[in-house]
Amino acid sequence: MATGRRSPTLESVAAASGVSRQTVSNVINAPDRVAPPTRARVQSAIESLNYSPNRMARSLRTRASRAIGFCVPPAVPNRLNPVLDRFVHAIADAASARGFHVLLFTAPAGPAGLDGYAELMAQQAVDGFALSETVVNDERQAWLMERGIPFVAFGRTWNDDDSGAWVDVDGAAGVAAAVDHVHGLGHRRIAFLGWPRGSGVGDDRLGGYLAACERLGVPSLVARGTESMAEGHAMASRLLGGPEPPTALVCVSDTVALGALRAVARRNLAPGRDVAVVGFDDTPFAALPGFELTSLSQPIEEAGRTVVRMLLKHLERKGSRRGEAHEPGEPPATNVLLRPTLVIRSSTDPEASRLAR
Amino acid sequence: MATGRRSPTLESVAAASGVSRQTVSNVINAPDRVAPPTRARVQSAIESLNYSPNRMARSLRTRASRAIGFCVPPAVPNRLNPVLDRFVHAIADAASARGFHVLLFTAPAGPAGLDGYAELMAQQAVDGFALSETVVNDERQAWLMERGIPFVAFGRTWNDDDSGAWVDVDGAAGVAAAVDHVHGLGHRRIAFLGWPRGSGVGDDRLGGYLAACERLGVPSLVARGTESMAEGHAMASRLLGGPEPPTALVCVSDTVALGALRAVARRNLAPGRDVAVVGFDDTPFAALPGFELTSLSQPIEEAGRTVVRMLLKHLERKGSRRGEAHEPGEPPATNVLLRPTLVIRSSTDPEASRLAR
DNA sequence: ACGGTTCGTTTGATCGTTCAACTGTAGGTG
DNA sequence: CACCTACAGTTGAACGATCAAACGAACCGT
Repeated sequence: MATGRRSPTLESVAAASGVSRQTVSNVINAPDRVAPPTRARVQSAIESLNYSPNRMARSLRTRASRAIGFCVPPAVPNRLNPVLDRFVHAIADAASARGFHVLLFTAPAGPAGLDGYAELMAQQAVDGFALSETVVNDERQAWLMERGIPFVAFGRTWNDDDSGAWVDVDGAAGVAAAVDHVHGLGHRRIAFLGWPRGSGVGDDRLGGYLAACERLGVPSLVARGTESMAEGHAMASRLLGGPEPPTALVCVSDTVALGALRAVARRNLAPGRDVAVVGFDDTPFAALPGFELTSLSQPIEEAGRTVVRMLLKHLERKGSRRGEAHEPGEPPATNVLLRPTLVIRSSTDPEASRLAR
Repeated sequence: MATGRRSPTLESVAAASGVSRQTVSNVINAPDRVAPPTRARVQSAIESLNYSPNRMARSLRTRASRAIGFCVPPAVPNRLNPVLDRFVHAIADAASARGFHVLLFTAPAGPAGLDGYAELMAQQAVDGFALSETVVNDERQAWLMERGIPFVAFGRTWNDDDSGAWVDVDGAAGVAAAVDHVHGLGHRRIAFLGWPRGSGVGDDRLGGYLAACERLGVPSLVARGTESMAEGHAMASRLLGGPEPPTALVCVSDTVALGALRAVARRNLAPGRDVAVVGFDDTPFAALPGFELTSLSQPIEEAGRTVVRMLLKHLERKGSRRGEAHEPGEPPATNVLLRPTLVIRSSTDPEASRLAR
């Protein structure tokens, strides 16, 4: 039985079109070097044989795997990650548009997991990495940098020495826009429900709140708690029971905001009418009827595309070895800050839901 | 400048330990063929040089990429996919434990996306595929089967001709367990809030409900609506306003169940006390205070591990070409049904939350 | 002493592609 | 006419691993 006919190779395409290997290779990689008639002949042979080049052979020769490594962070039970699957989809999409693949792998957190990155490079399985979920004092950036391993992070380098390229969402600007929004609706006592000190993301968002309050000349009022609905509820209850209760609650996340919403409802106050509540992330259930939570939507897809674009640009530059330098100057901006957009729903503006539909 | 020292190769390890290429290769792939003293010498050379084999070269020679392709389904806006990131993490984890990688790619839905699968095989970029989100009349299975491309699906083949291996969660058994649970709590009028006819997953879950009702000798009462909180709310309101209102609502998903919960609350009935509500998926917010939704938790991680295990077994069998057949009989069970577990919270049993903590 | 088997190791060929150097032809320039 | 350049295409070598066959030595039984 003639099981498993092999895929066509350069050689078979060459034979079919009466030219040599290299000419077929040129048709694929540098079509302008081949005379148009020949090119057409080879092209049709490629199509009729349904040829596509063997990636392994190509990578072996060129020392480039045309793949990007991405370490999937462990799924934390009972905490939804509103970002991950969108980001993963975005980088996979952007990569394939440029002929790259995304290689997934898992690694233990902390320094123990770093070997995984090095091994993939040593195996020539990937050309570089996309990082996500960067934290304060993340070891990965410096470690990769030292070894000259290309990478781009989704999430700032929160360390002092900001080394390495990153793309991030401007949480401060987002929260400031939220404060402006509720201020514009007439609110003057605007509180911020945040995370404990020391998380890069949380401090960034808090910073935007403080700056906006100062700019608008309204007092600031900050509560802190962990990322949970229960804490959101507790923080909101405490503030609403205080002497001069806030009329707007700007929250560091949708989860916290949902807790706050429940606290508002429990006091028989109408969200949006009596107390405005704003979340962050625009998670799927922010839009659910019954919540209708105004929230900041992160441009995750754009972030993914940008990460890939920057990484590939970096790889190109590395790839061109000999000859004069690619660009005389230093590399262009290695950091990109994207602005989240405020999605207004009835938790701040009861008119909003009617208008949206 | 001596930039970019190359990674060590078999040859360099061989030179360092005074043996030939092939011996080093044997130390890695078939250590028992090498005399212990030699093996030790080579091993130490491998470690001191920090050698790891070039995957591309190996794949080129062996015609096996040791990678599994996975097509990331597009993220549907405003609908959370409680399964995807857990599943992706699980397959990546299980694959790396066996020296395999997971290669992500995206493809348009429907027949247009099939080329992507074929191309990856032609490029020798992957050895096979893990599928997810199988639907009724999914073209992919038959198409891959025809071409002899190895795959295992997470999700049944809902077509008539059940071709191809799959792993799935037994939705019928899960829902039946939920019905048993509320029946055991004394409920006799138990309704099912389901999806429109024709979705494989939805019909499976409904089937479990009907079977359990018949077995227990209680009447069945079915409502159907699309996957949304609003529809869940509508269905529950309709039933609760009927002549003989149910006292238990078993729902096809957590989203529908959340709508039902709100409908219960709006009628000033206490969930768990007056009306029991059960969801499906055990999404993160089922556990949130304020919902405390009893739900069926899918063993996604186990499903991912099983998919990978079955796929690799299939690949091994394919890989061993010559010689007598690997196993004389037909392949063992190509389908695996995993049972979801019922997580009991106060939406059915008010005591539950106290006990759990 | 001889052929046979086993064990440990080496050697040459090969996977499919790209790189670098080369060949031959045509056209332009002094 | 000699020379240089540009163009179109070919050829051998290389990337780093594994496969298949061969090798020498030791051991064995007759």
